[in-house]
Amino acid sequence: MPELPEVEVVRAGLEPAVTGARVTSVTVLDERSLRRHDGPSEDFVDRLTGRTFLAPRRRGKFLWIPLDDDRVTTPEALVVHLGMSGQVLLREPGTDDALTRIRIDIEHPGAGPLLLNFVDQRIFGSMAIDRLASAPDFVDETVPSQVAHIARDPLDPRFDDARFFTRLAAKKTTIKRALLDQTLVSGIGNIYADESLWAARVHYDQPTATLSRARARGLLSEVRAVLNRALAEGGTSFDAQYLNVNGQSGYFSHSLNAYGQQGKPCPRCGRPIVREQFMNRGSHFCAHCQRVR
DNA sequence: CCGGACTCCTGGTTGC
DNA sequence: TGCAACCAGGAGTCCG
Repeated sequence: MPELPEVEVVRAGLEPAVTGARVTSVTVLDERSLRRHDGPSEDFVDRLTGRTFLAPRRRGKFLWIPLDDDRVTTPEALVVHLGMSGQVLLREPGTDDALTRIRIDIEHPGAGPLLLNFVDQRIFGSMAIDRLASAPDFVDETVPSQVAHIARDPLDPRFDDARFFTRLAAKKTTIKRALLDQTLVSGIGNIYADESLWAARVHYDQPTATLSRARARGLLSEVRAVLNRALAEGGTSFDAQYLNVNGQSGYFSHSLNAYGQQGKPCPRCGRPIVREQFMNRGSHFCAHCQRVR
């Protein structure tokens, strides 16, 4: 579900509430939500309880909250991945949310006691305690070990455009597959891939090797524009499956030009948007504006 | 290296 | 109304 804009909305929402807060209690209601934690749930609870949260960080669709390191020598973080249906809801202590898998009670020096409910219908998301290590490309930056293979996202100031174009051209694959490859560029999922391709007038099955540098540049620029617009509108919500930390919907679903718009006229040329199966999911595009060439 | 199939899951919607 | 089939924003592994 959540792609870069939705995860960033969650990160930004958590920042003022959790930074400097101490974890007072951790309850794991469903151990399956610890699939990315290396160890049993008791280990997760022990390593998190009593720790203090630093400012939340994000790369692509991964979110993490670094932990103070006065207890351990290796810096660690609480890593959150929302998967398809995960949410982090900021609540008054004692609040129940349906499908809560992990409950984290915290004490904020200014705001007092707060509750973080990790809610996840499909349990593809997860929480984990992971060690922080130097980023592969910059030693002055740390990322959780399970995020080390994830590329920088297009909104990261250190994203290397030239390297992206070079790697893209060297790939023997097609463009939508490449946009969804989190080791090439992160943060893009099915919605924003379709939206960016529509905006750049590129067909999802265009081979990356034959996509001109100029068109690749145009595409990356549209990716950034789409992500930034979605961010400004609070992300995309179709239903209660994506909400910000306060349980509110984003508004970008009203701005979609291609995703989920099958049968409706293309906002650019008026011909119907079509939907095709690709990579076991839907690809939405305008067969007139977006052609392989 | 690449693509496709398959896995992890639940619950809302659709169609008979 | 009941119920089964289908569908969903992700990502990892395995196999050919």
